[in-house]
Amino acid sequence: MPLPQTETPGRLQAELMSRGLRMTRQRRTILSVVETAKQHLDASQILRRARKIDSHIDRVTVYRTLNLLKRQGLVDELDLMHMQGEKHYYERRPQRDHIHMACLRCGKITEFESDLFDRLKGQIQRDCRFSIVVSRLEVGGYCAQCRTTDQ
Amino acid sequence: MPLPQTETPGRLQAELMSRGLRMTRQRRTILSVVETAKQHLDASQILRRARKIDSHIDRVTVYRTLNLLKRQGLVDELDLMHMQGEKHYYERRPQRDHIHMACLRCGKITEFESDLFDRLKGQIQRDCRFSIVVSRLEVGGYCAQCRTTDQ
DNA sequence: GTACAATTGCAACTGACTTTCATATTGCCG
DNA sequence: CGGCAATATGAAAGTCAGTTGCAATTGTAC
Repeated sequence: MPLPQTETPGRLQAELMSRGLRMTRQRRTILSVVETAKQHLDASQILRRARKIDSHIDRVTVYRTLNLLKRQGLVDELDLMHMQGEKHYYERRPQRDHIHMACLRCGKITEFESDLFDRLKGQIQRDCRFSIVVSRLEVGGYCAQCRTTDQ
Repeated sequence: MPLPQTETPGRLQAELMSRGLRMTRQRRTILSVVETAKQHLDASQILRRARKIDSHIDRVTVYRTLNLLKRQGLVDELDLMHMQGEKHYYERRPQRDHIHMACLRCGKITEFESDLFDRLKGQIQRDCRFSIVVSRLEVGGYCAQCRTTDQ
């Protein structure tokens, strides 16, 4: 479940500022939470962590900041097959897209990069003359452990 | 009131009955709506159409029936990149999975089947030893028209 | 036909997210 | 350094999709 976090800290902040967006205390806090997350977090988890750093952050500000990051293409929104309710999860947009696999039994989320996935997206762009902005491949099923374990 | 498609029960109805599930008036109606849909419908659209056939169907019954169909693997739930709010869309599960492309400008949804997609899923099952139950590849971007048209 | 578990409808509830609007803050200008 | 317009924030209320509890009804097996 650990994410490949090969990013420099403060990168999100630098990116936002270079685009002429205002850097507030709250945004800095939320950005640092998103940036240092070792797993996929939903909005309320991000809020909780942000409040540990700065207790006066509102829920609304978290939602607004996540929307901003989404619009800027700096984070991706995931559904993770709606395993727990309808919440969304967020992760920094990686250099290379990956697939999310959600185990329907243990709930584990696994990521997988694949050359075939990259080629498939290339095919879509070419054959459908469709210019891809964002893509999401989520798979639900049973992980190696769960499909070989009883009960 | 007798229902329209009683003489030739649709595949969904036959499938549910063969699995020993009860066939109620309401389910028959909802099934026929899902079965004859020419586009992706959300729960409230399904309700509205079901009520045209049988005005006494409750919203809750639609949700419960859709959940049943999902659990039985007879319909797939789509997000279509959350183009309009957080609603979900439904479609009968096809023989062969396809990709959904959502144009971020005109909102058009296009479907695309691809051998590469099938191979990618095979790779996931093999390389990750992950047994796929359901998969969803959604792509947001710009369709051929929208990316070549001004404004 | 009867029994009885499954299904339905209603109303109230939940949870995630958004809007409104008055107040506060930021980044820029001189 | 202020001044200040544009932007962001927080609190409360609102929206929207979907769910739950429960009494009444219905489908199916006998």
